[in-house]
Amino acid sequence: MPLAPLKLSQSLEDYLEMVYMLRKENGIARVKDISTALAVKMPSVAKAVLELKKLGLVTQEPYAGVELSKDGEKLAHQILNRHLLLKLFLMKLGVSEATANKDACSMEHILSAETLSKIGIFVNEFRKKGSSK
Amino acid sequence: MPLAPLKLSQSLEDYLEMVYMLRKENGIARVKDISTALAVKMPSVAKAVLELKKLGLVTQEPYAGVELSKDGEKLAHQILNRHLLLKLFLMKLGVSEATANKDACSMEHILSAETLSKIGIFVNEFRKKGSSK
DNA sequence: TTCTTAAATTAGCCTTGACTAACATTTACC
DNA sequence: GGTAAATGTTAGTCAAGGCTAATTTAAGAA
Repeated sequence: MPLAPLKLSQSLEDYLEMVYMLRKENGIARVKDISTALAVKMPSVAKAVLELKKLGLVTQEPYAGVELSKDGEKLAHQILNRHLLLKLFLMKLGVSEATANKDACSMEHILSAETLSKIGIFVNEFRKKGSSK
Repeated sequence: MPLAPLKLSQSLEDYLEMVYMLRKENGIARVKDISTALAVKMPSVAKAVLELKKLGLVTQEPYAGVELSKDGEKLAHQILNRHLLLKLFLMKLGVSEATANKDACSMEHILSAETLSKIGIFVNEFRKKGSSK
């Protein structure tokens, strides 16, 4: 159970999440694409990938794409789910998609489990009581 | 109009807000009390106060309490309002007071104006439609 | 008044996470 | 296959924001 005590920094969470998303979209997560997507330079990505490797969350052959380990996959999935929940939540409140996406990105790293859980409940209630969509 | 373009870091916002709160509660904001309240050491407070002085948000005589400038007062007030709005919002969702307080503290530094505005609307609607309290 | 203690400050260090510049490798095109 | 361009890596710098240790000032007790 190496996942329970693992607490990533905000920025590492962002990198891990982006690896996951790029692999989902493109089948591969290249340093260049990560750097573009997160608006940082390539050396910053390289450094972050090193960290994630040390933590056993990704693997990477030099000069090749970044792969997710079993643990990395699981964790990235959790993070992405949090992101999607928060984005949906904000949009229910009437926030525009672009802003919802941006703010979800910040919120996903800082909210406590309790708050996330209550937000989940709210989103579900909202769905049931049937808004327009 | 020196307030419009002024964008504090998260940590400076925390310090400024705490000065405001302590002065409200105790009449004086001492370095020691700020340090205790924010769970940092006194030298960190001293450094932050220096920054806030440079920005013209606080004044301070050596070895005395921290005072707020006109601008500092206004800004601190805004930050605290954001905090209170978010705390109330989370509690409406069913989050416990302690957690609401903690998460409001993190959220208050990162949310966009649009999201804050929508949250404000939600809280008001909620009040009208009359929940239990 | 003097001495002890608490509070505040200063100096200097450390980590995180970005950056640029320089170098290495791979890819792609001729 | 050889070379230009794109991609990846390494080395070293910087700023923010913490910290400890050492010093200075203020305050309170003997």
